[in-house]
Amino acid sequence: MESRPKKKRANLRDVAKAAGVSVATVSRVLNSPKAVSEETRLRVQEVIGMLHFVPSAAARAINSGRTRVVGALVPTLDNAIFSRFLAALEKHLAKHGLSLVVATTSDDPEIETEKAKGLVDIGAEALIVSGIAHSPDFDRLIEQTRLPVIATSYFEKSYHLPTVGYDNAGASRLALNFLLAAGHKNIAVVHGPVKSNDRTQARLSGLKNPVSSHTLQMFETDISVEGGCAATLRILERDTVFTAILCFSDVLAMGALFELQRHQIRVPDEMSLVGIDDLPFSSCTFPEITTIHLPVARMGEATAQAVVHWLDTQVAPKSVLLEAELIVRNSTRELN
Amino acid sequence: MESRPKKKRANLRDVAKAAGVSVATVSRVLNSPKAVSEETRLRVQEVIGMLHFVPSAAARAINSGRTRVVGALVPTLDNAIFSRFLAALEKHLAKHGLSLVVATTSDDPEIETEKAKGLVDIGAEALIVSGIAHSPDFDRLIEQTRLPVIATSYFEKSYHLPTVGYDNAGASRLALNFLLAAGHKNIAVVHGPVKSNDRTQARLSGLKNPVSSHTLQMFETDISVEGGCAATLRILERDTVFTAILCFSDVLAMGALFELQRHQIRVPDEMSLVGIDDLPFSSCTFPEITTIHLPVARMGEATAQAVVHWLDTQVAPKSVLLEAELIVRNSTRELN
DNA sequence: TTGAAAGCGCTAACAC
DNA sequence: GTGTTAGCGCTTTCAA
Repeated sequence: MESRPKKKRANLRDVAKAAGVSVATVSRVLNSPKAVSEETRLRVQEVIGMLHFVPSAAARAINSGRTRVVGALVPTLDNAIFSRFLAALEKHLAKHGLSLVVATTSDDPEIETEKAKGLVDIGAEALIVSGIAHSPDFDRLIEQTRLPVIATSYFEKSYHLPTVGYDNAGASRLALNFLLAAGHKNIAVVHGPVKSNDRTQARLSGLKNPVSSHTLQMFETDISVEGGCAATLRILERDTVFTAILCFSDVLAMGALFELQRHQIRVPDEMSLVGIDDLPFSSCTFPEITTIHLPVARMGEATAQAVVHWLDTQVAPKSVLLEAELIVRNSTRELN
Repeated sequence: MESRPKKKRANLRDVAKAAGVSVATVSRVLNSPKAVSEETRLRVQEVIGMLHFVPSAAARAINSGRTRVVGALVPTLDNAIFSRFLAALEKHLAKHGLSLVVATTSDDPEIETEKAKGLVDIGAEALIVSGIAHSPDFDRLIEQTRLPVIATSYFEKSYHLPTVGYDNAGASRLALNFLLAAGHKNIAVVHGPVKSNDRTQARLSGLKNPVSSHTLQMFETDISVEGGCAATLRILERDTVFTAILCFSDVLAMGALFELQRHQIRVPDEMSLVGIDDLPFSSCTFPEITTIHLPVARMGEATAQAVVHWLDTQVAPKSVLLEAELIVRNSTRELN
């Protein structure tokens, strides 16, 4: 009975017809409600409800040139540091009506470039990336598309893109200095892959000190609990007697903790342990892990702000430096 | 010198003009290359390269009615079980040219509905959700939009949407039966919030047994390492002497492990510990955690297949049951 | 194998 | 305050 039983979704025209107004009016009800008389507005809104009308994002995008989508490229979702960042980012972008699309890169510049293209394809208005090391193809893509891009987890004033992050070198130095002040001389450093990971590289550079009376040995591994275990096993197999392990991530520190337990090495009595990140679990391991707090939630918020600013004003925001902070807990002790 | 310095991105018309063909031909080069003569195709492709032409996803979507975007609604990104699922899902969707947009719900049906609307707004062609408990508004949205929706982490043949997942009741029963067979009689069960989490509810129901000679006590907490710690603390404060703790997630089991360590309670000598999930870290804690393996990677693949099938054929796929499996490690022992 | 032209659903001038 | 209308960038008939 009802016209023809076409199952298609209602569109602007359908609503306009049913409400006895023009498409422009319906569009106004949607986009600038106060430009429409109360009476008309209510009627149109009712029809919208009846017809279950949902505006087409594609059509809107094609006209306004805006998709309200921003893309984030993170190394992995498997590490809480990134998922926490994304949660904060998403929350604050949502306040401005922006959706977040996430893609993972495995810290591989080629994958990053591919995924970035995918994000451009679906019409992302801006991109969020980790760190400042990207493939030439990636840089070219950004240049061609003139897309706003913000580099996070890294602070670098002089980078050609705005950065929102912390001083990675400073963070690791903070951890090292704490151990040195506590009298540690032989320290094992457990870090993630150096290749194409500038955050790790920066943290390593923060440990350099030409005039030092201490010894550092580096152990590279995957950034995972298993990786922390494996690296610690290698540490224990060395002839050197280390009194402390400095891990570039709390995830690694947790692995180290387990491996030490497996070898009946007491923390902190026989081995001190410091992490970086301050993930939620770090305060409830046994013993609780001394670490460097990285303000990821604030980073998410600051990044969202930077994106919104850029999109609104068309001018690139300034880089933002967030402070890292030492949190002393029970996995470290003074050497006497 | 070069025409006018308009900074806009090239479009189909620009390419067509530059290549000396019609827009239709360029469109064909993009969508059905073999319908174009090799010569024309090569010329057009070259121009596409020169002009750095990237087709507009919005315009494509508006015409084809397809956005090639699928949306996933997960409770949280903070639990590896979901991030691993999403990683697998994304990987397999990508094979079919589908992008994944992720939204988190905090297991709150209202938030889920809101985010679902957001996904519909951006033109998601299909939705993936966790479990089968959703708000009436959500169901209404699905009905109205006629969107393909797949429920995961849950298997339920008779649900009105296809499900891809495991038998949650069976998984917890597997864990319980293992403990019972080992002679445990007083068992503490640590689980996440029951409210609006049907996976937890199902796992609880799997523990019911009218004729039993054992005692079960439930401890509800947040699904996090801290939550596991807190629940374990409550367990230790009880008068009952438990010989085993059954955690509905490995994340909880890890918290339990730390809390037990904090109280000098040896695992498994004084307390057995079983988890569910089989996350990567579970095999490298100390002691390694006995758990129920949940095939999340296969779930991601099966879900992707189901979505692709539905989108291709327009007919809803059948539900898929994935087997959970007991993995015995060192956190449990036989009571003698 | 190719081109012309008609939309897709919406926004944004511009006119009334 | 409201309607008319010209596109946005593309796909897709239909002819040639």
